[in-house]
Amino acid sequence: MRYQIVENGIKIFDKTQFNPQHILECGQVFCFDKIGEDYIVFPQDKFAQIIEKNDHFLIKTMQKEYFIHFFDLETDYQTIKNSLMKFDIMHKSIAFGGGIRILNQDLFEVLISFIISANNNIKRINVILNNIRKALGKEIAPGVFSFPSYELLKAQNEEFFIAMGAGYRAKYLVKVMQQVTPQTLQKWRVLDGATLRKNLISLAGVGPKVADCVMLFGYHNGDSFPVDTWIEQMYNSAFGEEHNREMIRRKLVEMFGALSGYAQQYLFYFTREMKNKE
DNA sequence: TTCCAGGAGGGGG
DNA sequence: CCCCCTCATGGA
Repeated sequence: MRYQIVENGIKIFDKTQFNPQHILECGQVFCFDKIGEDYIVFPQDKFAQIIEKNDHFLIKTMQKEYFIHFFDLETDYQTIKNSLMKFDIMHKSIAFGGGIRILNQDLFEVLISFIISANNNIKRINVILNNIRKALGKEIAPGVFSFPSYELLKAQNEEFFIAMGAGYRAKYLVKVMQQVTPQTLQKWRVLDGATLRKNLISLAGVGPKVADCVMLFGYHNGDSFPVDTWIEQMYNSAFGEEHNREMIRRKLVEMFGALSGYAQQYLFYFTREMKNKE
């Protein structure tokens, strides 16, 4: 995709392939906020502000190379959308959220974030993660705190994560710090999908759905299809069936193949936004 | 008051 | 193996 590096950031001219609202609010990421008409994004200890101009978006940042990769700017999403448009079920979702891109997020941050996401709602997931950032992170912009280091998180006990609002997931967080390091997660990049998924599910607080989220949003594994309560409702209503989540996942991966994860994000965003507007 | 939110762990059959 | 229950928390 075409982008231009300028001295204060990155310019993107094709607004049909890049829409910060779609990208950030489609459920894949929690380290962002809307400030007036702009969005700010703060993965790990990085920071960017996204400003809409007349004929382009400006990603205002000092960490240009980081955010080129973060926003997956080298990938052509028009090709992906064209392939997915041959499925009728995708038409409305792509028309609605056509500016979605799958981010390249930090593995450890994604793992922790989605352990907290289990049986939770998005608003409160954000509250918990912001509590953790504020308690342990560094202030990287006025009022904005970085995601804490692994070492700092590992030093916390269950009471700390309960105080952050994590509830019964606090014990999972304490345990998973003992089970895996960011370095281990990096080494797992070379594994095949089945082995990687099995390894992730062996971690505390990680079941099939969270594993699929980590694989898609962290490892950028396109043939992962996270099936949550929204996708489950959408599927059973669209096809008039009552399948369990594992069956739904198999059928959707069979349908979309290597583009499963992309399809999932368009469908999830559309389904959830429609429901929220009622 | 009960139900639900980007589910997972654990026990019993 | 599958089925069922429980697990904090806060909003509707």
